Amino acid sequence: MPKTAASQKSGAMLLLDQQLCFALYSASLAMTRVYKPLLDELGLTYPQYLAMLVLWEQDGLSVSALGERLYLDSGTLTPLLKRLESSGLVSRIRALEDERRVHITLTAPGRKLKARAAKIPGCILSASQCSIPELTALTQQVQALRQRLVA
Amino acid sequence: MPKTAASQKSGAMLLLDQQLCFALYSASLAMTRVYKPLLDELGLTYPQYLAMLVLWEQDGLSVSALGERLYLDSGTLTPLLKRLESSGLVSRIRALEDERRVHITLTAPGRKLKARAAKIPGCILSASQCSIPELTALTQQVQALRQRLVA
DNA sequence: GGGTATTGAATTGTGCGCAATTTAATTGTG
DNA sequence: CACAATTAAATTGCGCACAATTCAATACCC
Repeated sequence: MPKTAASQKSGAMLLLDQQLCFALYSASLAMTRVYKPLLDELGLTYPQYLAMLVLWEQDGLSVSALGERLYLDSGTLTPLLKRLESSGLVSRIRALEDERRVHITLTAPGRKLKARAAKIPGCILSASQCSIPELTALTQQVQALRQRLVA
Repeated sequence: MPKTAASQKSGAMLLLDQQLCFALYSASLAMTRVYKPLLDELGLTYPQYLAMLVLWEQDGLSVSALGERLYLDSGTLTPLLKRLESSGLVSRIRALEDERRVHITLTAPGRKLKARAAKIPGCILSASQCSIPELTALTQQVQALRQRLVA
């Protein structure tokens, strides 16, 4: 029995959708693997590095503010931030004006680490073997997709 | 003291939102969240769903062959496949000709589940709010990036 | 054939992600 | 003021990812 046009189309759609999701999933994991040796030198994991990126931009954020930037919740961030604290890179201080909030502040070693991290983006760029415009365009497309998904 | 062009450039590169890696990371997690309610109905997690997709295409693969398709190793797959086995969807059978290998075979319920999974791609496609050509182009670019990263 | 090297899974331990719940602090309402 | 509702973190439990190690089976080499 020949397939109907509809079932073929849904079969093709099936493949396409799977390909994009799997492409994102596997590319993201591949990216993390490329970061690994670079971040090992700094004693950071990739999610910890992301948290440090945010804090290098804007210090003293609350856990939930950090979570909004990273699209992560307290169940993920609390233990991660405790590990950064025990590494001596951040302090976790309960806000005086609202003791439910915990503000994350860089320590001196945490601020100093930024300089050592400065070479990482260049390494990743060369590993990706992308031109800058290509990279910029792809980043914007993936960001746009994410925005549609979280909406 | 004014910043040099070089330090400004590397500082800008450390901005979270400019990073392709974070876009991929957060988009991939966002994608998984969209899948979650759909996969809950099937009793699968997203990585388990990926394994089932491969098996629906080609049944009876070894653990390592599955790992090559999914870019995952035995440390991830062995427990995942054991959970699929205890869900009754696959059998794990040691090969007679080489008893180091374990072949993963769909059970009747495992094969039947494919029909129930058929509606998922359409749901994801509509959640992504992408046109088909847009999706195709994006998928190819992300796949190409992954290939350059794993090389 | 015997000993070594290699291979394929499994195991162990760490760190995410995230749902669900808990705890504590604050806000809002009568 | 009392008290319910809301909010912010923390906690608990499960399932990945992955490095490192272990174990068993096979392949290789003399």
